[in-house]
Amino acid sequence: MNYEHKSIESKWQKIWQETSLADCDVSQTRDNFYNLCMYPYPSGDLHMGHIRNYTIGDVITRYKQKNGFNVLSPMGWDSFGLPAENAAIKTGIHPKKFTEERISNMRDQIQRLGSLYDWEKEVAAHDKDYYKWTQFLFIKLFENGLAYKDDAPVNWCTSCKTVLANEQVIEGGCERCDATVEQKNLNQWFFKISEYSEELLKGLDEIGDWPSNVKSMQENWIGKSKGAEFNLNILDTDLNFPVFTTRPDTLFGMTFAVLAPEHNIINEIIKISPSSEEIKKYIKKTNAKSEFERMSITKQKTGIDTGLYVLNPINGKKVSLFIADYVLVNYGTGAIMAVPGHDERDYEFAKVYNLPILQVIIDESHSINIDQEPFTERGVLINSEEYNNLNSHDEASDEILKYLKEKGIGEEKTIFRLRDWLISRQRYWGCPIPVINCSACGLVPESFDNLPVLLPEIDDYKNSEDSPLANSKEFINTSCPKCGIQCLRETDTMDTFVDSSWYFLRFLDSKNNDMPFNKEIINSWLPINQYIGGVEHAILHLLYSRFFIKALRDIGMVDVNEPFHNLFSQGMINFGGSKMSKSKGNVVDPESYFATHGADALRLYILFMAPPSDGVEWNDGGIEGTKRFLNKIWDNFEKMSSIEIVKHNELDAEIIRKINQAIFSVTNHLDKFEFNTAVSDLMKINIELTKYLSSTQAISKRTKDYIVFNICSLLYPFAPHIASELNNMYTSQNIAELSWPIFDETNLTDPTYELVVQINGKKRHTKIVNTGTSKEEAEKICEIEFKLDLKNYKKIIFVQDKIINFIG
RNA sequence: GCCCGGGUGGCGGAAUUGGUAGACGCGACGGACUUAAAAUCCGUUAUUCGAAAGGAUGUGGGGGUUCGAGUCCCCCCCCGGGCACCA
Repeated sequence: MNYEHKSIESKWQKIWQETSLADCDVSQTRDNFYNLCMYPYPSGDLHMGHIRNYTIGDVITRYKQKNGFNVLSPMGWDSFGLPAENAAIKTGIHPKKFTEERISNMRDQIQRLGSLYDWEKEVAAHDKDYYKWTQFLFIKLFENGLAYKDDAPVNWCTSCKTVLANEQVIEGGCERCDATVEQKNLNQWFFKISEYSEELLKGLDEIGDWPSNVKSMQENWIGKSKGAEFNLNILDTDLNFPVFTTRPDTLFGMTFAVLAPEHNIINEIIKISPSSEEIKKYIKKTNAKSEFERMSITKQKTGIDTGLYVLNPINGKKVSLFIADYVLVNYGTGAIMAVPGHDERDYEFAKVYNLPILQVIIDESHSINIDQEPFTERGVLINSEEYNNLNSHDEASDEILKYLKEKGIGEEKTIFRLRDWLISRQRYWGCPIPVINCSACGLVPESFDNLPVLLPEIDDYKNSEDSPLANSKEFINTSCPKCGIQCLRETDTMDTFVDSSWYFLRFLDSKNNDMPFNKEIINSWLPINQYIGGVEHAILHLLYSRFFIKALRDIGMVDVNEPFHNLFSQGMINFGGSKMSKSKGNVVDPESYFATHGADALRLYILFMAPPSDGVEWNDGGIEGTKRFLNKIWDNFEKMSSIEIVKHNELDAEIIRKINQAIFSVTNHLDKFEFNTAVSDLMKINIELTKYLSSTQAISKRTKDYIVFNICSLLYPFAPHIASELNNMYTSQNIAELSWPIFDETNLTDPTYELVVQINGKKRHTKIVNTGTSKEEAEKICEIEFKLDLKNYKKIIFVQDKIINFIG
């Protein structure tokens, strides 16, 4: 029979609300557990990814509550961002109205999933009471030298008409719209995340439980390289420039040097180079190329000979100086020593321009030569004077570095790939940068009393070269907070990743009108015990938030090193082979399942379908299975309610043991985030219950209570509505308020097991025997039962309560 | 190219420390109930030989360690994800 999921679910959601089950007193300082799901962008409707995220989060919330923790599980909205603005351009509806309607719709949907959230603490990034504090924190960073404005070559999306962070450029295109991204020189705001490169990297080792792939993605992104930096002198001039290399051991193999086309020293070179006209032409050509074109590794390398020379510092040899766009200005020093014999890119370039290629490393057996390709593996040095025969890489690098240091030419150097975080956006629907351009005082932050710098009402959201805010006279015209003269505001807004870098702090003190948050509360609640969200945020959001916490710590606003202790990344849910998206028309709408199958069945299915960290294909039939399971357990409980009560029933011992095993197994799986197998445990215990109920006509009161309490408790984190209702069939107690069941360690093993009899490692027979049967007893059983002659076997291996293996 | 994951029935996936491979669910097939269908219930379901009893094969491929390998070691192939002219 189908149980009435609709009425049951709304009934219990109401009860949880009325009993304030989700409300958390953050002033309490004992047994706190901060369980956080990544706050969503209000896209309009909940999708399966959200359902997966919030179901996992709720399982943890309810499980931890039952274990006595004071759980904080808040929810909010990452509500600034492009889609609302693009919609406004199209339809004329104000982004605020558009966004808030969507928030209210999604909030309803989230509530119907039955997850517990402390809505008292809800925040929304676009709310002026929130972005006031985003601006406050920006000013704090600015005052502490962690936010600065600088000219920089930036990524400009030709379609969104805005600057993008490096992280938002995917294969030369805009992350959002795929349009071509151009390089432009603009005056932009940056956060000094690069100052924390080393700490962000180290922190990954000290952090709690994070998925290894997320750690490795962050490591890759930070990109630490150890090597040497030394100066090259341009022959017959006093021009010097530094180069960076990770392979100082190959220094004798340098046969030319290369500068990036944007390198500062080129201005000087043009003055003295015999081929300055060609250089100018080459640089012009390079500028016209898109970032993607330049980065494409398939194209042939290009460059230009400056006609100038530099000296190899280790042997004084004169080599040519080139300019080439395969050298990147914003990595290392923007200049390299080229060792074509042992570097693929230099090799390729040398082939194109017919430059000498010198082998300075050879494999141990001296059989490798570099006629066809460079040799980049380990070996020993040749053609390197007194360094010959040293091992390449480490040993030789150390020695050559020592020489460079002694001579005062160079030094050890560690560089990072991570660059400063560009946060300016030339868009409307974001947090205004609270800075004023004063012709007398320079860049001046808005005074705290004047915060928030409100987003003005404007007629036209379209941006051209300037930000939309530049069109609002009321907005841009202001006076300098320092000297009072008339001046103009900054017109850019912040990257929305700034908003999401600190929202988890505001949750703890969301009503605070004097400060973004109270330091003491943050110190007692952070790091967040469990953070749960999609793997798509593995780099950006998680790295930025980590930076933010470290920056706020150094400013003195918190005493915490890392924001997130444990991180869980759920896999994506695909449908029809690709990621669900409205544009592809392959969206499975969770809302319809609330009506047809109920929230509990949907929750169970989404947990059961695969290990939660795996990506998975949506299968419509699967949810039928979890709904069937709920119907069956419902039927069992109804059947049990009409069963005769007796003092004692012999069959009880077994069902009690099976339930005890289930408590053990579900608890273990829950602790390890193995929700799929935890759900299968629940299904198994229901099969046992079905068997038990069909084989007995009577039950003892104690057994019945045991069954009800434990099955309802185990089911509760996963399918909380039906678990609460089933429990109420028998008692007026609310299952939500009872503690997590404890298993009896002495009652986990079954009294018998199936002994596997192997002969020479192959399974030949099985036999049900008593648990604890000794080797001798097992041998005797095999002699009698399977007519084995023990004399025929050299060796008998017996594994207690598992197998016996006769070797002969 | 580099760095992470991963490869088990028709499908999603289970398998403490090496110890009965395929739990649980979906699907399929057969049966019961029904005028019929749906729902529900019962049974079968890795492949293969066999009437059966029983045997052989089987966790991407090839080697190895072991009484015993999905699990450990070496080599190779394939798939997913991330990074990528990063010196």
